[in-house]
Amino acid sequence: MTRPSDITRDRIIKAAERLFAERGYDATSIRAIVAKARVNQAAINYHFDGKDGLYREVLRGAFRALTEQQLEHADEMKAMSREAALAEFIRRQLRPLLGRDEYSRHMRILNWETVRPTAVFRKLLSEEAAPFMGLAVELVRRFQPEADQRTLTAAAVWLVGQCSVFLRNREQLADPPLGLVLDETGVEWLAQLLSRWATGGLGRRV
Amino acid sequence: MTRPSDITRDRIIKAAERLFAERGYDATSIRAIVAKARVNQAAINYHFDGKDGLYREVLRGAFRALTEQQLEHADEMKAMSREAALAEFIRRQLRPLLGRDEYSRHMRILNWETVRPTAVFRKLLSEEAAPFMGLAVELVRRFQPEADQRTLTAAAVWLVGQCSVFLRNREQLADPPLGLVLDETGVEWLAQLLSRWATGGLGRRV
DNA sequence: TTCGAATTCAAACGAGAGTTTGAAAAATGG
DNA sequence: CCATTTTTCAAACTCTCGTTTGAATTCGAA
Repeated sequence: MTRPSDITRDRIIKAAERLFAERGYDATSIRAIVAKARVNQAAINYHFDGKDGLYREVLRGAFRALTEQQLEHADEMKAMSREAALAEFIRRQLRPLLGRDEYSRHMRILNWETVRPTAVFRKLLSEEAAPFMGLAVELVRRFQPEADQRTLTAAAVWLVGQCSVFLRNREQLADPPLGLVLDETGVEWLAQLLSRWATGGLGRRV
Repeated sequence: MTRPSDITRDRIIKAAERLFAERGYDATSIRAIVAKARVNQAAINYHFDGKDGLYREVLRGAFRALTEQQLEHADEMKAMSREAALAEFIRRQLRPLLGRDEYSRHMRILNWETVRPTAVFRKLLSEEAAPFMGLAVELVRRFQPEADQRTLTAAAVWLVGQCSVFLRNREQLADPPLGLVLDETGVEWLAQLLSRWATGGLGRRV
């Protein structure tokens, strides 16, 4: 394997993943991608059938990697107490605040999608989001075992929303007038805070 | 007043407000605005010095209207119990889910900004967000009177985040596999749910 | 080595964006 | 009513975008 053409393909994917994660789909131009990947502009159309096709590929990769990683830890979380499992879930959700690793980029790409969902994403979501959200639903079910499905779904979304607001607005939160800086220790502090609040909220029975 | 040229100006503002709220800044073209407003394309540059200037004006209007409306109710909320005030705050945050009125549009415009903040917005935010967030901070302070400023800020953001995730992802939540439809009764149900969870979370002392 | 297919490349294309232009029209104030 | 300013208008301009083109090059198997 690793034919020469695969190298080009790979360079494009890697560059595109970084740029899409950083700026989103619309604000990332093909010219920026090929400049970063150091390949010819037409290569994107040749290998991926256009910008959409490339994006679909990046999106699939991010989605697959994330669901795999989440499902890996599903078993571990089952063995923990519900409070510890919740704390771990929140910590993982906040992880993109910490670094620029692959995991963070994948989360960031999916975060962009919740802003202005592309047709590609909507399809992907309806097909493969079930196990992802299912994890969150199972988690909140341990706090509210008698709740109906609709309530559990809302609770799962609620849980994700508490975290994503900090992901999405990180830079603005750091500016005045709020001045909420989320560096490494700040993220850990926040994770514990959110865990406590979420536990408190779900802890009381309906 | 109401000089003829003000009519053009007003038509542009109204049309732009609707389109910006619906699609966001990038996806709204000048040609779409002038078509809806039934004015000449150059009018935007004449009256507002370009698309940016028009957007600044719309943003200012939305921001001012919202903060005024929120601050109007600040006194009422002070008279309520902390639980009732929290519930009312959440209900107001979720209100854009209900209709297409002016208030909903303003919220929607600011929501777009949390996605990809323009320079205009960052400045506006740093200048005028203080009273807005201050309201939320005061609200959570009633639950956690001994907490420090940093914790209160995080709590206020946390509170807003719980609501905005439902605003932002409304359409996707309604689709399979979640199927969480937020019609009029659904919003009321959700508001009560969120109130209960938020109260529970903040209720416990740090 | 050689020939056909796969891949790379520079250049140009067409569509859509925001902005500018300069003349025409309307409104304003003396 | 006239002179001047303000406002409107259609058209063109410039820039960037994603895509296409067709030749040149490289690759891979016979």
